[in-house]
Amino acid sequence: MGNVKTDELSKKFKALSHPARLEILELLKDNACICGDIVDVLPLAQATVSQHLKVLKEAGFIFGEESGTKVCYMLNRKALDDFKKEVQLLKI
Amino acid sequence: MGNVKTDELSKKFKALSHPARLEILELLKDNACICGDIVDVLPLAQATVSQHLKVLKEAGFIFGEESGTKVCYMLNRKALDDFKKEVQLLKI
DNA sequence: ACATTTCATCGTACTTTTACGATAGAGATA
DNA sequence: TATCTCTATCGTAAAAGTACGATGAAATGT
Repeated sequence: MGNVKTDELSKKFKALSHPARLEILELLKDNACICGDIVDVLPLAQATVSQHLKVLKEAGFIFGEESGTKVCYMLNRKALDDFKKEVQLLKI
Repeated sequence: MGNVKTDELSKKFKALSHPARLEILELLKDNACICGDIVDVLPLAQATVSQHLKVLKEAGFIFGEESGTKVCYMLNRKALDDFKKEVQLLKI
């Protein structure tokens, strides 16, 4: 809508607006996981999980470290804490 | 995804995932507004604003009180505070 | 009574999201 | 080298979201 603040915040909310993505974050909270681990747990195809990971990555909530053919995903703790703080300070 | 907790939370995030809806909440933070007030402020048609209000209402973040032909919308303070708390306590 | 104001809803067009199978590339393994 | 594993991406189909004008219903004003 032109307002930078609400534009950016709404994008973060959007990244969190799918249950699969929240569950991915919960999985990553305890252990870093490779993509395949997540595919094993969620009732979704590999391509779909990969898509969700991309959304979370682009929102800055996770990042992936390549090692061999695998990619190890982990939470971006600071981004999540910043988000929580932002919600807390939200002027609504 | 079957998990009640993440399903419900993701719905709340989705309701907040559009900048216009965040701006509506900001408007309502200071004063309760009739729909027309919001239409005057946002660069959106009346039908579109009405649609956004419906989304926020169904998510429980606002409610509307009819008086005559007008509908006065206001924040659901408790729902917003609960949401903030839920984000705070989120186990990620 | 008639016109006006206010808002929700309908119908519609367009875009985005979600999901999948298939495929390709990059690295490991035999 | 050939094969296998792992994951991103492509292509695609279906569903959901976003936006608008038009319309309708209900209360108010003339």
